[in-house]
This record gives sequence, C-alpha cells and structure tokens, in this order.
Amino acid sequence: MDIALEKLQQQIENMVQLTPQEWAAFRDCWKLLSFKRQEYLVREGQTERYLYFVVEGIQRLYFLNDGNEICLGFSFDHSFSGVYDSFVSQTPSQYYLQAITPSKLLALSYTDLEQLYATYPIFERWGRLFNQYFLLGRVKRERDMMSMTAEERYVRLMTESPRTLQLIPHKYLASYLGMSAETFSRVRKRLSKS
Amino acid sequence: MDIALEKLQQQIENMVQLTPQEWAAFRDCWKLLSFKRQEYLVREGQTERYLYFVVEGIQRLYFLNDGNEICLGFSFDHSFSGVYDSFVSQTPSQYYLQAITPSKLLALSYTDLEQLYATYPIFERWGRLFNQYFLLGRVKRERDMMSMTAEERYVRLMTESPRTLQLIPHKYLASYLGMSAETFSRVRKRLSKS
DNA sequence: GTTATTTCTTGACTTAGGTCAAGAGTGCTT
DNA sequence: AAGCACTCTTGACCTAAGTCAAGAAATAAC
Repeated sequence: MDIALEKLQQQIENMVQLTPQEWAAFRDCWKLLSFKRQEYLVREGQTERYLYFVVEGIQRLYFLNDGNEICLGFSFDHSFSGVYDSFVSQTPSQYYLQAITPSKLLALSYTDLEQLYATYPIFERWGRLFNQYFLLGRVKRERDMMSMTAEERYVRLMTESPRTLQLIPHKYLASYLGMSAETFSRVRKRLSKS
Repeated sequence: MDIALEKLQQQIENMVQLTPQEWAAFRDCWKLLSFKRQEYLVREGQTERYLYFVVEGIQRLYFLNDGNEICLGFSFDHSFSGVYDSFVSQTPSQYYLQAITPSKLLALSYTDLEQLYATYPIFERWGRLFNQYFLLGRVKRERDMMSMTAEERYVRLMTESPRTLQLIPHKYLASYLGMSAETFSRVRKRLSKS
C-alpha cells in the first residue's frame, strides 16, 4: 500500500505541484477498502461515494441493457476507478462497478474531496485537469466506436493495451469493444491465420 | 451581442459565483468573431485557439473517415463550441469545426483563459465544473451509442432535442446518430406510419 | 423567377455482425 | 481426482443497417 501511495503521489504531481502540507492533507483523506471476487463496489441505483485508486485487483464497469451486460471500462494496477459520473453529480448510478478479482483500493469520499477543494485551491486545478484527462479519453473512444469495424477495434486494443487483453476475460472485452463474444472469437481466429 | 453576454454570464454564474471584478475580467477576454456559411473555424491539423460561445448561427463538429464525414456534435444559440480536446491539450485537431450557417461567436483564447486561471482561483473551479459537465454529456452519449438501435437513437434525439432535429440537415444528423442518410430516411418513414 | 445544386427518398441488393445451439476447453470445489 | 460450472469456439442461420443507383424535392444562386 505504501507503493500505491507513492504511485498516487506521482499521478497527482504529474498534474499539479503540491506543498508537503497539501500532500499530507490529501493523503490522509484516502482509506483502504477491500473487496472479494465478484463483489460490487457500486450497484445500479446506488450513489457512488468514492473515487478509487486501485492498489491491487481488477474491476469492471458495466451496465445492463435488456438483461445484457455491456462493459464500459476496466481498472487495475495504479489507475483511478469509480462510477465517476455518479460520483461527481452525486446522483444514482446507472452502472455497476464490480471486482473481477479480489481487490484492494484506496478510496476518497465525496465530502472529503469537497473539503479539499474548499480548503486548498490547488485541488480545484487538479480536479480540472483530472476531468480534462478523463474527457480526452472518452472523446477518443467515441471516435473509435463511430468509425472502426469490430476487427479494427480489436486490433487497436491489442496494440494500445495488450495488458488489458491479457488480464480481462474475453466475454467482457467483447462487449467493451461493442461486439458479441462469438464475433470476438471469430475476429481472433481470422487474425491468427493472417 | 449584449444579450449573448448576458446569456454567457448566466451560464457561468450557474456554476460559480463571481465578484463584479472577476466577471469584468472574464467578460473582457471574449472577442466577437464572424464566419460565413461553410467557413471553417478549425480544420484538421490546426490547433484550436479558442473556446467559443455562440451568439448566432449553427456549427458542426465532424471528422473524416475514409472520405466519409462523421458528425460528433452541433452548436447553436447560447451554447459553447470549439474543438475542445484540441483546445485544452493545445495539440493539432483531428476534427473540423464548420459554420453551417453564417455565424457570430464570442471567442476566448487559450492564453487568456490560462491567464484567468492564474489570476483568479474561482476560474479553476469553473473550469473543473465545465469539464465535468462536458464529461457527463460524453458518458451519456457513449452509453446510448452502445446500447440503442438506430431507430431508438432517432427517437431519443426527437424527444430530447427536437430543436436539433429541426435545425440540422438530415445528412449530418444521420452520421451524428451513427447511421447512413438512407437509414435515417427510412427510420423517419417507418415512424411516421406507426 | 428560373436554373443549378444539394438534399432527401425509395428500391434492390449486399454484408457485417448478431443469435441460437452444441461442443470443447479450463479451472474451481469438495 | 472427479464433477461441475464457467468460458471460449464453431457452425448454421438471420437481420439491421450499409451501399449503389436513380428520381423527387428543396435550396441556393444568378
């Protein structure tokens, strides 16, 4: 967990320069939570209370559409996690956030973050840049989903994030890439032959 | 244009409370730009210099994919506009922003906005909330695009934003909704009969 | 107001990807 | 280590939506 805190500090200071006091205040807001395999961090209808930073384990974000699960993303390692739209708007989540493997995550509550914003202006800047970073990712994904075929999206994932391909069960990846599990399997077969 | 400035002020103060001095500093950064029909505000490869607030006219944001134009959004009236990802990251745009009709827009340059951020902390908060607002819109759209059929997306646009349906040429709307112009036409026909 | 250009519609045909169903691996569990 | 439950693969078939092409309707330009 000390390593995780270091990684967290790196990520923050990548965006803003904190004084030791500011960092201490920030660090002290995070608490460690543990989840079992298959356990839910947030269910549909619940309001997300935390922003997470993954210490260990893998999580997936998905929603239900006519009984089908559609994945929107995955988190692991030293990345942020959470149902972020529910978190920032403090409205009920339309998504499920589930631990795929046993997980430990650092968690920052909404009220603590509001407190940081109110106390140290530097965190407003961090929040702006964090939202911006998040936004750029979504814009990129939107473009990919609107312009690429299923096979092209698979190839992109394979080249840009081979780690995800390796860590995440295929049935989840398929829906993340906007295709059925069968199509996912066929795409892989087609590519392995050529 | 005075009305536009009032609308701009309303939008800002919807998110943060400004002192008269802060508002004056903010207001003075915006300049009025005019564009003819079909004129480009930004082309692919250019870096977006401004965040815009539409005074009048209609604009569309699109990109080219194998020679096909795919629309990502439209702006009109008193909404914000711009190639926002290029603007915030100050990297070359992958998108075109074009005036569909003759347009007048208030424009805030990147350097002026940076100056505001540096001078008045309140604008960091505004920037955070602005990015957040933007992000929530993209997350919603991503969900819609991944879970709805072409017809369902059309119905959603019709009910949530009839104004867009009325103002924007169908061929642009079709690509915005992720379908061909022909499918768009057929969906409308099908719905008009039932 | 009359051309000239776009935009929109419609029909015929194609295709990427989905669905259903049945087997083959894989790996938890006791 | 045997059994059970997932996950992945494969085949057969289906369907939503795309493409191509040709008119009709609407706008823009002169």
